[in-house]
Amino acid sequence: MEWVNRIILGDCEEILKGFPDNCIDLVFTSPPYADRRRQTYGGVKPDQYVDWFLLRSEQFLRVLKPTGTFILNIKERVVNGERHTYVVDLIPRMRAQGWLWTEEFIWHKKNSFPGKWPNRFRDSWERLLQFNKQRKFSMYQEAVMVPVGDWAKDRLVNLSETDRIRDESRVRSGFGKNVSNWVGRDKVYPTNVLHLATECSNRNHSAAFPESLPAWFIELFTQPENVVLDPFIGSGTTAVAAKRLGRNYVGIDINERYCRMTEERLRQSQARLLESPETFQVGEMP
Amino acid sequence: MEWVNRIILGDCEEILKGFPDNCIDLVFTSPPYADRRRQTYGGVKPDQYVDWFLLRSEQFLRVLKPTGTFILNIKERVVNGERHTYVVDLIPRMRAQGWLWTEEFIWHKKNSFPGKWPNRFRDSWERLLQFNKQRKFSMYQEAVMVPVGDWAKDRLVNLSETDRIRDESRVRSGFGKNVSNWVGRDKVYPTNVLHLATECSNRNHSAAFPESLPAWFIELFTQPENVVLDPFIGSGTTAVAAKRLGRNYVGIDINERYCRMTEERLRQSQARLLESPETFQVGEMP
DNA sequence: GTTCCGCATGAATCGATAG
DNA sequence: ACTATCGATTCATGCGGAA
Repeated sequence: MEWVNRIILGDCEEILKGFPDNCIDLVFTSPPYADRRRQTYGGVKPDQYVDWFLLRSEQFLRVLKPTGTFILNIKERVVNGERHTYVVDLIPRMRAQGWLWTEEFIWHKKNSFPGKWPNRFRDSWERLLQFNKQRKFSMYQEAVMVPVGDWAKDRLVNLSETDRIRDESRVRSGFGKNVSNWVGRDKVYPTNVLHLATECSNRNHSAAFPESLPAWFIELFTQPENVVLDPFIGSGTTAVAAKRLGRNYVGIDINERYCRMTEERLRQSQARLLESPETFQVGEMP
Repeated sequence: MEWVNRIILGDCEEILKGFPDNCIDLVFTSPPYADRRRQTYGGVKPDQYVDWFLLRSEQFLRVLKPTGTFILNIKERVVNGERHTYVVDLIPRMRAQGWLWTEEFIWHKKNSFPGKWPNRFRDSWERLLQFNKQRKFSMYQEAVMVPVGDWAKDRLVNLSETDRIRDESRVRSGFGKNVSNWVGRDKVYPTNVLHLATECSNRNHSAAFPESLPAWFIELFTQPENVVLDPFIGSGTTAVAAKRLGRNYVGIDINERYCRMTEERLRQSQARLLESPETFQVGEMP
């Protein structure tokens, strides 16, 4: 395990070839979108993006544990007034590669980038595609439960007659059990829509997403000591989140400046953790 | 124009063949999702869905004006633990048919279907795919600007039938005054994420979206007297919204009961419009 | 005339059981 | 093996009657 908790400089396709099979619990990444960050990633053209990505996802598939999960944060860009189809093309290609397309989460960016165009509004959401190797995978739903909505305050004070009837009609033996499930319950399971601000208000790096985004998926799909891989680590947000949550991380980036930046952020995060361990909550907007 | 403001019984593929080219300003529809609503629509299998749909979208393309827009409300279902790819497959096929895939709006359903599963959370969003014939199309962004401020969010997002009826009794003093409050308030453009609850008390039709959903797109993409087509009219929500907003409508459905139901709803809506014309606002939650 | 409170139910999905 | 049916699970909202 000397390969964990490191930030590695290089192309993840090559770097990961040195990794063993089935060693990663969660891959979480936000790859450079097509033709963005041109200086750093050679500006992969939208039409070449799918082939470029598949070479890398092949390695992700190999290093991921059978019960592991791959979360891909991606959004197609607008080209010639149209949404480009590289994301939509990628999904069937990844399925052909062996992935299961399990789910698509929506990240609603509450404070999206301002702007005005004659033919479209501000884009305030992104896709988080979930891929798996098997239909059965590790998922720890209790870790991300959210406070119940206000409706429950009144609703659960006295259980209605109908709730009992409904439970009773279906479960012959134990309606008392079902009722006890609800009484005193103050948390509910979230949905597949996440409401997070983009708050990338940290000091000297411009992260693509807030720390709460990887944190939510890390808590949902891993346990402490598990290994989280981000093959396009960028400014290091995934690694910082993993470390704060007591997971091991592996971060890869082809850009040396990003690698250094991430290492520096991790050092600072470590220092803060030592002086005052923070509790860190990921919530959801009603 | 004797073919507008009618509800037509039949398969939209056949019916639309009798329509002239370039006569529709907006197609807004929520087709039966693959293998759903089997009793009424025959249950198109997910693997056959794309071909089934393309035969119909070919007609939509022909009857739509060059500056018109097609809004398609659709969501893929889960098959064998995976999201099926019929939507993702449909997009490139429609582009090959001549459509431009301009945008994808997200409808966040605040009250999604309950349930708990070991491998996924509740699905609480749907796609609203925007297709166009040309890169330049008609769009009236000012019509859907939303007031700044929290107070408006719950009250205005979803006006149900009964809400409106109730409000009429106090329109003169209460609701009307509120409307005047908006005047002079700052307004902002919305984003491509819509927050609306589903309608859960429509007993006659299982797949009711709230009237504010088509209303939002009708205001955004059409002007009064324009023609709105819903080729899978269902319980008639699109037609009611179009009529209320002073647009012409064409509704088609293969199910006779739905056609009758829609006609009845339109009669009721008309009666209410005559006795007290209402202003009707669609807002967005921050 | 408002607010409060009970109540029904919805484009769902999984796993087990039956044919 | 493969498909069809059924029961269990769960949360937010609108409606309608009552306070």
